[in-house]
Amino acid sequence: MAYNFTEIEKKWQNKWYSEGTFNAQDDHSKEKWYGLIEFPYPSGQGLHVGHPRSYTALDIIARKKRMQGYNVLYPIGFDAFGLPAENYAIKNHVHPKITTQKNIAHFTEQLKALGFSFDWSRVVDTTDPNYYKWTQWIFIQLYKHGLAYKTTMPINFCTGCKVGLANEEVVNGVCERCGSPVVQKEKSQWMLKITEYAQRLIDDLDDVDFLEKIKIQQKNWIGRSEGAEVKFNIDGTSEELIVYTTRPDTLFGATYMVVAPEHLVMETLKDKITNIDEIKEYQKQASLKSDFERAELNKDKTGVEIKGIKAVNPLTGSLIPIWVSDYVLSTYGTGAIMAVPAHDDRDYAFTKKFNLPMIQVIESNDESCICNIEEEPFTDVATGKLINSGFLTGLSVEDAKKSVIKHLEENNIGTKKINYKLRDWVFSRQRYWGEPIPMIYCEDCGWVTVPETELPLVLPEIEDYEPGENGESALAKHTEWINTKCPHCGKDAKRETDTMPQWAGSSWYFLRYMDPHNNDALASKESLNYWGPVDWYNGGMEHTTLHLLYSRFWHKFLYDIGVVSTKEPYQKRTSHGMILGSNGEKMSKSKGNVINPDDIVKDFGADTFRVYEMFMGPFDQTAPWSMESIRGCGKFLERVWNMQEFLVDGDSYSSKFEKMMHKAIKKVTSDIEEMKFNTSISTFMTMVNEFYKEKQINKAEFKTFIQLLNPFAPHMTEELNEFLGNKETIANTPWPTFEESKTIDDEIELPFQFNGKLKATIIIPLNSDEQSVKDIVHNNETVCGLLEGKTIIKEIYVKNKIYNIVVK
RNA sequence: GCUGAUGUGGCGGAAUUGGCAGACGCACUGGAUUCAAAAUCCAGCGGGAAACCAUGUGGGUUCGAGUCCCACCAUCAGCACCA
Repeated sequence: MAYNFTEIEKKWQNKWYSEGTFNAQDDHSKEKWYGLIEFPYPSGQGLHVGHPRSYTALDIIARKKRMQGYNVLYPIGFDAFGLPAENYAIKNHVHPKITTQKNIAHFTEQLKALGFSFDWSRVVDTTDPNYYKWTQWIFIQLYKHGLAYKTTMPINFCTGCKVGLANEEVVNGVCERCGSPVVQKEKSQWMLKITEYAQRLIDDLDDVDFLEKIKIQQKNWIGRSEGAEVKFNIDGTSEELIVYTTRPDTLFGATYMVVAPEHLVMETLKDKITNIDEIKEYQKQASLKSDFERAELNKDKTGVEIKGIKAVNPLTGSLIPIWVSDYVLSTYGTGAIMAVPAHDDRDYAFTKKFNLPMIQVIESNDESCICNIEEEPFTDVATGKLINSGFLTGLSVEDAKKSVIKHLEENNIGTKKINYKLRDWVFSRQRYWGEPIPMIYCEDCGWVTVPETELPLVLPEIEDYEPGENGESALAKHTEWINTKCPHCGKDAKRETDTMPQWAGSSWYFLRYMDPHNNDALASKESLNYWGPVDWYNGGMEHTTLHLLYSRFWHKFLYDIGVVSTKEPYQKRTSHGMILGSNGEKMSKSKGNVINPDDIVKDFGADTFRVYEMFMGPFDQTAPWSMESIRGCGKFLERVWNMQEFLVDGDSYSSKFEKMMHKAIKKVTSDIEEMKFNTSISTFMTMVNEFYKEKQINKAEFKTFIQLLNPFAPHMTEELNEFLGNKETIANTPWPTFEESKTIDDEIELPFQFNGKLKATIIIPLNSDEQSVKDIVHNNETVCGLLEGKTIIKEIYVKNKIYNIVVK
């Protein structure tokens, strides 16, 4: 009897989704489990085969948790604001709202065809005013707490299209669409003070269960460093240059200084600078370069000495030159550095190019080190010892740091300082398809928030989505929308025309799932307390820095103002590997290696698709697609289906299969928890092979088998469950349990080694003591043969593992 | 350049974390079934005649190394001078 997956899968999907089989229950007395996947952006291309990898993995875990008795929340939604919909609208004159609705409908259909156990009654759509009402509400709270502010920031500006561009749209310094050069244009933008949370974003990682590489990446991104700020006086003036350094111990070796091209000192002291024209020219060149070009062209260092002024080394009192160079960034530290060429790679390269002086102040403790600073800088902190450094001479690097900071602070020439690479979050977009920022500008009152009672501030439906003049948002053209009254004083005022970035809606969506239809709050206090935090969040590594950090930041803020009750939003975070094309390259239209999930479902069925994606390799690693392998997974499921043919009665496991059943339950239960889905599936395959060998499986064994397999292949197992005469849906049956004692074999095959090389295996009872094994070994024929004429030096027995004889 | 990951049969990958390398699947080969083919079922499948040799390469530790240590090579991903 052939398995008709098309018909059977449809049958169960209709039943599940019409009856709400997987909807989370409102019963807050039960123990909860909240599993989360990153909600998709509903692109016009439809679902990618990469999406189901993550969704199936957590679907398996969610289904198992349900069977284990948890009240499970496994929701789905759509992150639907964003550039592609807007660009499509500009090109084809279809409102983004329409394409978004269409794409969401298509995604929904595709997701349902894969049989995920999502709670479809809680779907969230970030473009729905009932949703973004609360995104706007959070922004207002951030503003009220001083965490949102306006400042001038450069944007990428296309000189052809006259619009602001995302980094992604700038390719090799030119606009992706029209090819015109992209320049940096200063614009007043809304910013969020994520830097205020930098330390807490590091510290609280200790309390959560994220993959170690994810924690490392978050920490590196935040980039905390400890060092000192040091004041250098500029000779003959009352001005000073303040630098940040992580190596204050090398201060005696500072032979010159470098400032960023944007540094103000060149403006302040322009009258004293003798080569001001040359400096101005260098600044001009630097400003023309985009960030991209600076990065590209930085292989070779450039710079100009600022003549006419000199700085004073605060410890040695010697006069040192000041240079300007774009290898120093205005956005990090103070925009000025002290250069210690003997002990820093970049300063060293700059020194070699411009032939500047160098003083060695650290040498190695390690006698064997042939360290010659004429050939390369010495940067090893661990073995370093101070030389040529006055009161620091002889100290280790660590001690010298402490000592010099103490000296700097006592003499008021510097302080200890902690710096972060993390920068504040640029929150404005000059775009139409995003949440309007709920702010009003009044000539008299300044920036005023839209009253909370007037939320949502609905995005007006317009026809012309093209950005306005000078890179303004398309909204800037709609004076009827912009012009309003100041909520404070009632005078004429104007609305903010920038919109929020796509990151906004995705920074809190997991909270909305807890209570998605609430009109009075982003979610009720009660549901937030019950469902929070997310127990397990899986997503791509590409989101471990920005999205993960932004949403942790918002959550911490919401914690501070009493909205949520936990410091961290996600208890556990894992990530999945990418699915590549069958040629081992990233799937892309241009390479012609894209696999369409619809075709796979049509040809093989959803269960085969799911099993294949879980079987293809370790979950957290990239894996290439293979049409041959997926066929094998289909064959496996056919074999499962055909086991009906040799089904016999039986209320308990037969003695032949009892051990196998208990072992399998144990293995699959722990494998799922560890995301080792591929080895679970090979366990299933081995079991099927065993049943085929005996041409027999009894009802008890079959029941357990399909329960274990159900999270992986839910449709076929439901059908088989019905075939077994069970009325209740398998998803509501309790997860099989095992007895530890029945997973252990009484006898084991002990490997026997001779000088560390395997020579035989011997059957012994489990947990045999050394003497009894020794007796068996020495009576073994093979062993006796090997021992002939040899002297035994040593015998090693590791219980249940190995027996090794070393001879001469 | 820096950081992180990976490297095991023809291919995707297992290996209780230092104890029988190659589970399971794909591909391939042979057999059964069939008028025939497909499908299905059964068997074989790292190399070598064998002793033995094999987990990117070269060393090391150990009774014993895919697993630990040192050096190197290759591939992939991310970052871009972070003082």
